[in-house]
Amino acid sequence: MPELPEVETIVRGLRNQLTHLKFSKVAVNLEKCIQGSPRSFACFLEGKRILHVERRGKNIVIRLSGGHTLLIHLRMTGRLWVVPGDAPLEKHTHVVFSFQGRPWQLRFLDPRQFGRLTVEKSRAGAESAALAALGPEPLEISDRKFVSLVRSKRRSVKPLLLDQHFLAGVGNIYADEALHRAQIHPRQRVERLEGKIILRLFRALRQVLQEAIRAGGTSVRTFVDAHGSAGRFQKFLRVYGREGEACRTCGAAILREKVGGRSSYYCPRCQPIRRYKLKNQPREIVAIDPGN
DNA sequence: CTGCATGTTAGGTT
DNA sequence: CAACCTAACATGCA
Repeated sequence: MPELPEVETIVRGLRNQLTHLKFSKVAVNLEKCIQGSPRSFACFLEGKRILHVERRGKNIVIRLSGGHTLLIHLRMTGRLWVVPGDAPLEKHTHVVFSFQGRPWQLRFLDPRQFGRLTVEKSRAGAESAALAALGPEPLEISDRKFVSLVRSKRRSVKPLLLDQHFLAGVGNIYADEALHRAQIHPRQRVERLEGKIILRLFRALRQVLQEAIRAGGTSVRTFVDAHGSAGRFQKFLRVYGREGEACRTCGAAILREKVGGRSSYYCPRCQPIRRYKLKNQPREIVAIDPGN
């Protein structure tokens, strides 16, 4: 479900509601959702105050009093939503958070049970390992930084965009949409892309992410925001999920092909594989190691 | 019944 | 190391 724009939409919906509140009760119904001991997870949170709600990549980051952090990753089908405390428990509700002086609850539900909640206790000067391992935020880095990052890699472009260590927050939908806007084939090798095409990709990516945030995310399966509203960006998708339909640019039929193990939708006419001249390629081994 | 799914990671091989 | 592949996680849907 959630990529960067969907997580951003959820975070914005939760921020006003949760900031400054204190947890009163934390009930865990499915232990495997919690990293570490579910008992200590609940005990630790109860009484802690929420200072801020943020996003990093696809993670929801809840900053707590004492320098501690609650991290929530929704993976494929996780959902967070705010409901009255007396609302009936939806199927697959795995964690319920209650707050001092508030009649409603924050509930985590997830049919596929892939989502994870983690308490990171503060350690002097250290950001949590999970967040530290992420690549930079696509909406925060410079053109120059993106181009130089891409130039340090030798891979197909689509799996590179999906690699959270390379760049944080891009998933299957927005990778395909950005590649179509930039007219790049998902299997294109990045070492064969000219600088100006890499820049075009970055601009397309930023644009599609920003438009999707403005539209409240993409609801193609189950995505709804923290208050149950669907997103609107699915109406503007140009390739994702449109196999066999006409390209909105040229009319050719959209193809679907596995790239790096993921379904990839693209226009065969608008997104050709490019073969720019390779410059500064290491040609040969300079010194031969004699071994022993 | 089959195949597929907006994500991540462990454990391989090249 | 870097890149690449597959399976696994568990459920619902077409």
